[in-house]
Amino acid sequence: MAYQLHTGDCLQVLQQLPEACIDLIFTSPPYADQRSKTYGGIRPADYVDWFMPRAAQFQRVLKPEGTFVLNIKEKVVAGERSTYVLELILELRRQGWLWTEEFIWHKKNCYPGKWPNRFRDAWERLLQFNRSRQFKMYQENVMVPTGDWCKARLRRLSETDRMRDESKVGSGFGKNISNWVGRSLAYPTNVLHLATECANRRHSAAFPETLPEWFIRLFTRANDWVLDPFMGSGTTLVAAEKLKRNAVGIDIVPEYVAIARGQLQAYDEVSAADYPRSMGF
Amino acid sequence: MAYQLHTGDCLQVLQQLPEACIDLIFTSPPYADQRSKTYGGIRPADYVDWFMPRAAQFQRVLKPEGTFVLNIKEKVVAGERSTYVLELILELRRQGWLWTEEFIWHKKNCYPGKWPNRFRDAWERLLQFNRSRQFKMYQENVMVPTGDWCKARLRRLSETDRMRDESKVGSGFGKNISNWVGRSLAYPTNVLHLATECANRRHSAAFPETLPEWFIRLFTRANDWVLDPFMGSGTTLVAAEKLKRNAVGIDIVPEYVAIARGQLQAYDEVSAADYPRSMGF
DNA sequence: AGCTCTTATGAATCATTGA
DNA sequence: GTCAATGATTCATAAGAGC
Repeated sequence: MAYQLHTGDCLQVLQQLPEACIDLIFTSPPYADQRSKTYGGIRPADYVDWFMPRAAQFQRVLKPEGTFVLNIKEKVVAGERSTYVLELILELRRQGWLWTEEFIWHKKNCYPGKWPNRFRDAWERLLQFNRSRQFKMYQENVMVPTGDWCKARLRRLSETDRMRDESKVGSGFGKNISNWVGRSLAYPTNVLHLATECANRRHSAAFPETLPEWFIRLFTRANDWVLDPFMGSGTTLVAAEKLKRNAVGIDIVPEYVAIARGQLQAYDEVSAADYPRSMGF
Repeated sequence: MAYQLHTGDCLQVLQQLPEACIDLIFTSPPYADQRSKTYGGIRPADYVDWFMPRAAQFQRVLKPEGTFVLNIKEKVVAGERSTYVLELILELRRQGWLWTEEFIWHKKNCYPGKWPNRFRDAWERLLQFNRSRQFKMYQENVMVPTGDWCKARLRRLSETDRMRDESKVGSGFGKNISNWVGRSLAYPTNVLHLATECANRRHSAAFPETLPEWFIRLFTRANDWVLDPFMGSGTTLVAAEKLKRNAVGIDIVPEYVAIARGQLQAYDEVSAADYPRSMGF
């Protein structure tokens, strides 16, 4: 599959893309007052004004039947939750977006801490926006097996697990696959249970690969185009690549673009090396 | 414990209550366009205007160090999530409330169903508002058992734990290793996992008793006063009664007040019958 | 394979200190 | 005053190593 990496502010970079070429935008922008050393730290009061012109570009490049998924969470300021995310939702609607749904990402291993009048924050928002009510959705791609015994096994819907299981089948070690056959599948809900990533320490705000993977499966098919305008270390692009989607990644920090390129190349090499073997070569 | 039940619109009934007499308001108001047969079905566009004068009364009767917890979820209108909850939060802040936190109630067994472009809705908001940053909170009342990791970790403190402690504290003995010894309870997060209740069929919007119970334990002590201005079948009041708090319940529908009174009396009778036995009589 | 045990770490929050 | 930087606090999960 093809991927393009761009260094720069997505506000400018996206102007070079044609209209209506993207099927899914999945992104986790810098939250207000976070990642200030790398992104300049947008103030909560300025956040909506900073975001909206970029959202206008998202709207332009997204296909009319595409989907825009925004991962964000407001921080606490002076003992209160900031309201900029609420204001952003209202403003995006005024820009013409439909606020179709709000998914909850339950972070099972959230950051530790104890405070006298607050518990640990264990969830983030995944806001789904659309240009039209007739957006594309492939629900069967994210169905989960029912029953507790396989829940632990399939909590991670990663492609590597699937590949490993398939290889087990091929080699005669398919212990679980036969059990799955005939098991009823169920549709998930709008609450996702995923742990935060423990592996990637080169980017300050990486989300687990299973998060973009889930939405890429739900809202795109193979050869569709995925965009992450705040790419970071490229987790969204790696997930897209593994799922055989095309991808466009943008980040303003050259170091992150380099990391993303490295991760994508590393995957491509592993993938290329594995391919002949799995085919019997 | 004492409880008062009132039939009427809380906007009027609350005006009879003195100022600053309530420690916790826990309520699940009629959602917009829901329960239209009983509450008249407030339109989404009118919801904030309908709610705000009642919120002003909540603010008046709540103690300065008390807490207001609002259980609410926006419905889907024309394929989109309504925005009246977002607007309500913004408007409540303008009224002087602090939006301290947003808890998520994850409904483990949510209503079944399937739609072409939407999954089942498995969560609701529990919005915490306060009059002051110095509100009362009794975290130890809602602690949950820790996982097995605690025992394993304490058996032999890992090298990293020891190094982290020493590097941060400097003293030879870590800060709270002693706290961990023998500890079996941990503080929860802001995500609650509770099943929905199927028991009460006579009221259209019943939540499980564990939901108000959790917040009553967290924000009040025995003999404190709990208010539910949209009482429904009285789940909040029963929870308060069981926890030996005083309670005020209001509902505009006489039938619901009757149901609530019946549930409270049923509990009191059981409780009274148990009392002598449990005291050894 | 299937256990146990070890280890790292995650968009956090608050109070205090310093500019 | 306002604002920025620093230090202290601390739990669940998954990957990996070992048996």
